[in-house]
Amino acid sequence: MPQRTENNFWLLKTEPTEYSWHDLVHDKVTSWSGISNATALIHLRAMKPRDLALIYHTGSERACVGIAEIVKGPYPDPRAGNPKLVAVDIMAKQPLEVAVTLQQIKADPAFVGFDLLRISRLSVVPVPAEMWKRLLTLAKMA
DNA sequence: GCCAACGTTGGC
DNA sequence: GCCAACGTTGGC
Repeated sequence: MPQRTENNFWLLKTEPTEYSWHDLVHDKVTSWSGISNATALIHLRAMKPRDLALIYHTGSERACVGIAEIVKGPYPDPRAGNPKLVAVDIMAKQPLEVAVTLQQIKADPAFVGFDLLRISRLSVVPVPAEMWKRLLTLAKMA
């Protein structure tokens, strides 16, 4: 019997001076690896192919800039000895028409309780469907 | 198993 | 440059 599996939505933080959305567009697909935080790993392990993820730039930018798709994984991080350390492959899907800034997100009542605001250090953040929809609206994608 | 000290992340 | 929040480490 076919199993009904809903896609989930995520937000992946990256420091753009280290690896940016532009780098992902150039690479097309990259392995999102090297995550060691326990909570972030729980989220990584919950990902599945076809899930979507916003790429968020930390540092001086502090904005969501593009949409990526999970295309493989989770699988054990090949650079780590511990099989609990997992990675996924993501593919650049499309840039946001307009970047959505952290300031906008903080100011918008739709994002009350959002882990991005609640747990500021978390680098892999689940995005509830209604918040995802709102983010796309703010990004002029809807 | 507790907790103080320290390190890291990321916003301000 | 600073600091808040949180995780990790190691002594006890």
